[in-house]
Amino acid sequence: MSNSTRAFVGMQNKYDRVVLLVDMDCFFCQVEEKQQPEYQGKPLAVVQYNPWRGGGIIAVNYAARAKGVTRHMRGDEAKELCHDIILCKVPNIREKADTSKYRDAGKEVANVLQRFTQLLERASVDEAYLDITETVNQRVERLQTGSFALKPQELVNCHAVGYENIGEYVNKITNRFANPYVDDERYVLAYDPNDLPAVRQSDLRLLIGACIAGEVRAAVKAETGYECSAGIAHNKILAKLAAGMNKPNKQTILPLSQIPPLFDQLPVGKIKGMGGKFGETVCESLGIKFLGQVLKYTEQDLQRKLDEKSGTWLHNIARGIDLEAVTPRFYSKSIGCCKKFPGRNNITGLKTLQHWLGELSSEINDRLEKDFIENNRKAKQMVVQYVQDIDGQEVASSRSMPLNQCDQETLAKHALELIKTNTKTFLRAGSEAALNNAIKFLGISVGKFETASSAQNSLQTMFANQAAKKRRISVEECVEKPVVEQKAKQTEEGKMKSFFANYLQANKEENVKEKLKVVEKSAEVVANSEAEESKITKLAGEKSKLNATTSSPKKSIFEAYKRKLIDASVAEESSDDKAAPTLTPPEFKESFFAKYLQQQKEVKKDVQQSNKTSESNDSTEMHDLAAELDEIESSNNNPQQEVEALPPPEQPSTSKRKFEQAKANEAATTSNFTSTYAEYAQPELRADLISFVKCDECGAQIPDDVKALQTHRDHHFAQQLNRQLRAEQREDAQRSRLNATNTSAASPTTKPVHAKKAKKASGATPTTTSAAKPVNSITKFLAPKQPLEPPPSCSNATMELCAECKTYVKSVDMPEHLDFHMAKKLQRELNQLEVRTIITSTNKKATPPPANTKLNSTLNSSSANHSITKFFTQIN
DNA sequence: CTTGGCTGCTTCC
DNA sequence: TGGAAGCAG
Repeated sequence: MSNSTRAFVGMQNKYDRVVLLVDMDCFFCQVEEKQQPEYQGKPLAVVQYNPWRGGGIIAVNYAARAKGVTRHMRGDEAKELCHDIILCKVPNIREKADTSKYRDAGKEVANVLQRFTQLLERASVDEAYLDITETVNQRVERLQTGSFALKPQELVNCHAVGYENIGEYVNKITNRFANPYVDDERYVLAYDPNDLPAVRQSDLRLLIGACIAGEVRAAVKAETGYECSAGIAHNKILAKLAAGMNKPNKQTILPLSQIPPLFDQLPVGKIKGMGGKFGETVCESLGIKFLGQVLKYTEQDLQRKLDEKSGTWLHNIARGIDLEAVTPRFYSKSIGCCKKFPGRNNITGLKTLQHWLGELSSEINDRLEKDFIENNRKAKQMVVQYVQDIDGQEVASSRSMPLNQCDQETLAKHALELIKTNTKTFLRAGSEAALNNAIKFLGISVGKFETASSAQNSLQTMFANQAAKKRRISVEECVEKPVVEQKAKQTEEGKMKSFFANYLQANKEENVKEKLKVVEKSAEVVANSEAEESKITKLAGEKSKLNATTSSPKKSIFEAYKRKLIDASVAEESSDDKAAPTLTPPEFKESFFAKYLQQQKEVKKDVQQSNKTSESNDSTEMHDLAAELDEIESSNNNPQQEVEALPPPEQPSTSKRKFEQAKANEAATTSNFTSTYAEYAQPELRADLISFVKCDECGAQIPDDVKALQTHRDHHFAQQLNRQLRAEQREDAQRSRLNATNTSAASPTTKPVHAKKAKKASGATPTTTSAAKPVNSITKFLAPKQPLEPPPSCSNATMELCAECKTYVKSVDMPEHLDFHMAKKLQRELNQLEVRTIITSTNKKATPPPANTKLNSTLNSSSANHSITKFFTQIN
């Protein structure tokens, strides 16, 4: 599972995939800003502790970059360029830099990302690849059935390489709907005929990918507070390249057609993997500077000048082809840490060596414990790396050994053994303590992970380990003790919080679905059944409730109902209700939220009454749940959007709240820098991205993946612990849980009886419900085909009659043709609705937040406005 | 003590 | 497979 090497997709899929690279903007700085809200908006850099010249800068935020501060500078240099820069020192634990804060934050982000795809590959602490091909496929299909529509607000802060703005790009796609063959001549010249279907779909698929990217980034922002940039393309290399082209807080599509012109001017070193020695070799041996120049060489040329593998790789890369698969990987393959001991810091004594091995081992051990909790795996190998000074020469070595125990003492002991046995003369002659060869560098890493026996419950282990950790640390550094404890606590707290956030969210969705059933039953609107899903989807955005008032691309009874619910609470909300949560008066939010909960309860009653046939069990559960939810709600866990606008209230002062307050404060104060800093509107979260299973224990909707289920089980287990179950009972529960897990991986409970039920429940999720309904809607949408004579001019291709426009279309192009009609249909509906979209918000009366200025200027610049409006909202 | 440093990975051979 | 090198941030 973890030792999967590089995987590739077939050449035939080179344009089929949609790959996202999400890259956190100056991540370490953001982490510091979140932790110290008063820093927000101010120039800031993170320095690695180092007394010399103010420390080495490892991250610079954009306010500081504007002043010319860069990485590789010393703190003092940064101060010269930017006198008011804030320099955050990365915390020092065990006399070395401790980056766990950033790792935790990175994981927090990755947890959000993971909801969007199974194919998530974490590339580093702050970067991840997402293969979203499947979701894009689904949406393309749904676009055709009308259960999905592109939303302009999802393209905020979105760029497309080679286009002035995203509107132009959309415009191009729109035009192609009308004339599918407009680009064919160029295509035929530039692409293999076999690739044409994929090439024709490319832009639309990337655009949909961009929408998903927008959702992903919005989710990350909403749930973690962090901003990121993203690249959208057909493969990893291109996605990575694209992501770097517009930053921060922006996303960039790299369209197929723009690759050649881009590469013509693109320095070879900009491609991932070519920034170093290899890239230089390429440039030198080919005598080139730009990637596009590689095209002059045949694959054989390249293989000759480089090597077989690199030659082929480069040959493809120069054509924008990268077949490397997004390999699911959440955790790194190895865990390690190291430290340099330059000059006089050389380790010359045995005791010193032991000390540092102990420190490194301690860090490894801590991280292994955490890793074990989260990933249930154990390292089976240890590697110790070291650089010795041998006769004035630096000699690097690394030695490894199998590992059974990973406690600090074992690690340190084995590391020392390894060094000892691999050094000719370890101790200086006649000495018990002096090393013969001074050590200039030490590193320990562990890897070769194997899944631990699942009999060991993660939570239980965690408690045990945390107790052990406290003991250890109190021995070592009394000063550090409270810090570490607090850190651990925060992590757990954060875990729970995010869990509750999901839990809440999921249940709202559940309620919304119930609500939907009631509404639809009474309304008896058959025509709307097809769109049930998208409605659910939209409602999933209840968490970001305000967005719901922003735009609703489809009109329906349900939509109207939802609107009524909202309007009831938003009497005072005027027409300038764009996606700017910070503008909304707090009192509205509070009252709204209260009402919302109230509504939920009422709907639940409705459900109970109308669903006499259904098991009362569920509704009872729901009822209990509601009470629980109320409790959770009242004790602070408001979704962020609602809290954001609150003025500093008298609330429990958790770290999260602090952060949110700070966000609110930030909104009030606009510095020079932030005024030019583009915010993005928050698209609604779309539940159709995730399939859920229902937890029989609590009724919650759990994302249908192993990790989420485990987390959820842990939650229940934790509750049991809180009720002070005895240790034996714990073990029993564990065993039965294990059994349940083995019999049905999807079953979230310990009750084997319910395993099937759970599966059924998952089958009832939106994703599957849609399977049946769209069929109806399609057949409805397409009137019976009439066997008319195809026009003679096209007699050599298989033609079909389009029921909508009564014209003949090539069979192969029918899907796209239907897209066209669907787009038109949506436009009509939208117009009836007179949606208040972001675009229409130009006629702003109230002062818009600086955040949206950029958006408006982008989307409204004449051509953009025109095209997007055309595509999404114009009357046909 | 350094000052184009340091660290943490992955991949190559 | 171990160990070294390379890459990236």
